[in-house]
Amino acid sequence: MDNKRELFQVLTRRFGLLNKNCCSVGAIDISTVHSHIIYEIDKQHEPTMQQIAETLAIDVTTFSRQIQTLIKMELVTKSPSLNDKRYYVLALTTQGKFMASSIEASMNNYLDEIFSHMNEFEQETVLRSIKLLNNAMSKSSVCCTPLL
Amino acid sequence: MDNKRELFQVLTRRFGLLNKNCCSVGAIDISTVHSHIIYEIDKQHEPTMQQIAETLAIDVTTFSRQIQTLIKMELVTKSPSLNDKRYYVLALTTQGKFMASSIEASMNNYLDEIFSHMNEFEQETVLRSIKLLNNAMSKSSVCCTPLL
DNA sequence: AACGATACTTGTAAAATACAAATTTAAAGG
DNA sequence: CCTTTAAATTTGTATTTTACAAGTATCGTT
Repeated sequence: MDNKRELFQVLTRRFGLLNKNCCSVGAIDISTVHSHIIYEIDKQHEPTMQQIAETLAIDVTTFSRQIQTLIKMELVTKSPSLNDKRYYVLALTTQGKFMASSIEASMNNYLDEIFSHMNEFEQETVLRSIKLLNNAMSKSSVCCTPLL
Repeated sequence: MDNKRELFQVLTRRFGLLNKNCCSVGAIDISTVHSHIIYEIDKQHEPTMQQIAETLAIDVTTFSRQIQTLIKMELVTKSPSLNDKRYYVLALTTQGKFMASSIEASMNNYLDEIFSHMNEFEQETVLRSIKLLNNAMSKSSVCCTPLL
C-alpha cells in the first residue's frame, strides 16, 4: 500500500496546474510565481524584499528582478524604509490589490468546484488532513525549511 | 473558516520545495521537471513524446528540447517506432532507471519523515484524504484537464 | 572614522519556455 | 497510385527565468 509517492506526485502536478490556470485576470496574465509574490505581499505586514523572498524560497537576486517586473506592471510599490534605508517596504498598488482579490476569488471558485465533488463529511476530512499535513511538513527537516 | 485557499497555497509551496530538494543523486543534479519526466517514462508502457508531454502538461516543443537534454545526460533513449515512424518510443537507460529508483527512494524517505510527525490514525486519514482529493480534482473541470 | 555586516542590485551567462514554421511520415480520397 | 490532409516531432527565434559572482549603499560597533 505504499503508493504514497504516486499520490503526491500526481497531487503536486495538479496543484501546479491549478496555480498556472489561476491567474489570468482580465487582460493581464500573471505567472504562478508572481501570484505567490502578490499573495504574500498582501498577507504580510509591511514586508521587506528579503522577507518575501525567504518565505517563498526564491533567490534574492532573482526576486529583485521579479519585483522590478511587478513594479513595471504597476501592481507593486517599493519604498525605502524610513528607519533603515537598506530596507525596502513592499506594498500592493490599488491595481495590485484588485489583482490579489481577483486571484483569491477565482482560486476559491476553483477549490469550491473541486470540493463540490465530495460530500460534506469528505470535505471536512480532507480539510482537516491538509492541516495535519501542513503541520507535519512544517516540523519536518527534509523539506520546507526556508518556509515559515 | 474559509482558509482553504491559504492551506492550499502553503501546501503547494511545500510540495514545490519537496520536489526541488528531491533530486540530487550522487554527483548528478536534476531539475524538478526532469524528475517528473523520468518518473513518467518509468511508469508508462513504451510512451511516446506526446504522451509524456501531455501527461505532464508541458508544451511539446519545450518537451522535445528537454528530452534532448536527458538523452545527452544518458538517462533516456528515444527510438523510432517500428509501426509508425512518426512516433518515437521513450525509455530509460540503465543509468536512467538507477536515477528513477534513487529519486523514488529519497522521495519515500522524505515522505516517511514527514509522516513520522503524525500518529498512525492521522497518517491513515491523510492518505485517504489525498486519494479523495486527487479523485475530486480528476473530476473537476477547472484544473487538471490535461492530466490523466 | 574604520570595520565588517546587512539589504539590495547589476553583470553575465545559462537554462526554460513558447509561438510560428519546417520536416517527416502516415492515412484518406479520388 | 497519386494528391491532399493530418499527425508527431523538430528547429528558428525571441522572451523569460534563474542564479552565481561581484558590486553599491547603508547601518552598527568599536
